[in-house]
Amino acid sequence: MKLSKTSEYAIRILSYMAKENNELFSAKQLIEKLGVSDKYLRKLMTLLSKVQLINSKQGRYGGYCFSKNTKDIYISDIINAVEGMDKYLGCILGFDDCSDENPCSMHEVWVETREKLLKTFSETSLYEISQKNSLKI
Amino acid sequence: MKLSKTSEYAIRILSYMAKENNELFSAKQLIEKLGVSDKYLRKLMTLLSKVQLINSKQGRYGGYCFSKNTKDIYISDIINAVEGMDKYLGCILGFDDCSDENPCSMHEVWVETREKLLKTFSETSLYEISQKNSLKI
DNA sequence: TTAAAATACTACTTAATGGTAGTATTTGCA
DNA sequence: TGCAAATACTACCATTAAGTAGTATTTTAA
Repeated sequence: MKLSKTSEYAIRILSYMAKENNELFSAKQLIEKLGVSDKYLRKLMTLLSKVQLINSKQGRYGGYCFSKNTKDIYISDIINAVEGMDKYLGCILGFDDCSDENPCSMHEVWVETREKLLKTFSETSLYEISQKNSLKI
Repeated sequence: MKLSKTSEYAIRILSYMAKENNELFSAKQLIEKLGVSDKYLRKLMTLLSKVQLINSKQGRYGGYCFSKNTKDIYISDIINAVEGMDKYLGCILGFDDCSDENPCSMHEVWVETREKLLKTFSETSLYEISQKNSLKI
């Protein structure tokens, strides 16, 4: 499994925000803490606010905050917003029409692993990982 | 999970070869059956022969054949040859120094899924998938 | 009402992957 | 020995993801 770098950053940023649990975060603050470049982080935050995972407020005393409880934001939501989750759930050999009825030669072998993958992403919430005792941000 | 397109093709080509079980395959023959472009397939086959998954023979009556029993060629070998397997086995959040002792916040959640992934790729042989009753090539 | 401090937008640059074109080399047999 | 039929090599083009730069807009408080 390899998420896009942008997905990695999105999860890192949002899990940091979940851990800190502030009312509002400025881009400046996040950039300092997370070591992401200014423009790159801002572009990403704008995307995340467009898909309503966070809210943004422009102007003086503006910033970013969660739009809902972190218990209701799953890793799959974040991946979906940034790069689309679908590609991780398709046929491992790239056949568009691969299914139980019309399987590719790896279908049977792959199905179970794919389910595990989906389960991991769609059942892990930001809140859950924010509770972990990790030194990394 | 999303393999590179080149890995997808490599597995498709090699599993076709394993299924047919000929002595020798020409590029022309594979191109026709698999609908891959001429140059792209040839480049890929040259790579696969460089890493000794297959042997190639130039000149008249040349072509490609397996260099060993398909029971001894695993999906992970193919992925490794084409794009490297390592990236699929690192930290899901991209931390280079993520480990059990120094975990990222998703480490615990991810470890089990990653193991499953590794197991699937490193224990599934070309022979195994060539025995499946798939109509796709 | 204006200046300061924040985010948003548009457009470009760079790097990696996917894909193509043309030429060179190898091999075997008439 | 030279031609036909195969793969190998080198170099380029196209597309997508990653990252950067500069300008515009929004908001608030003095």
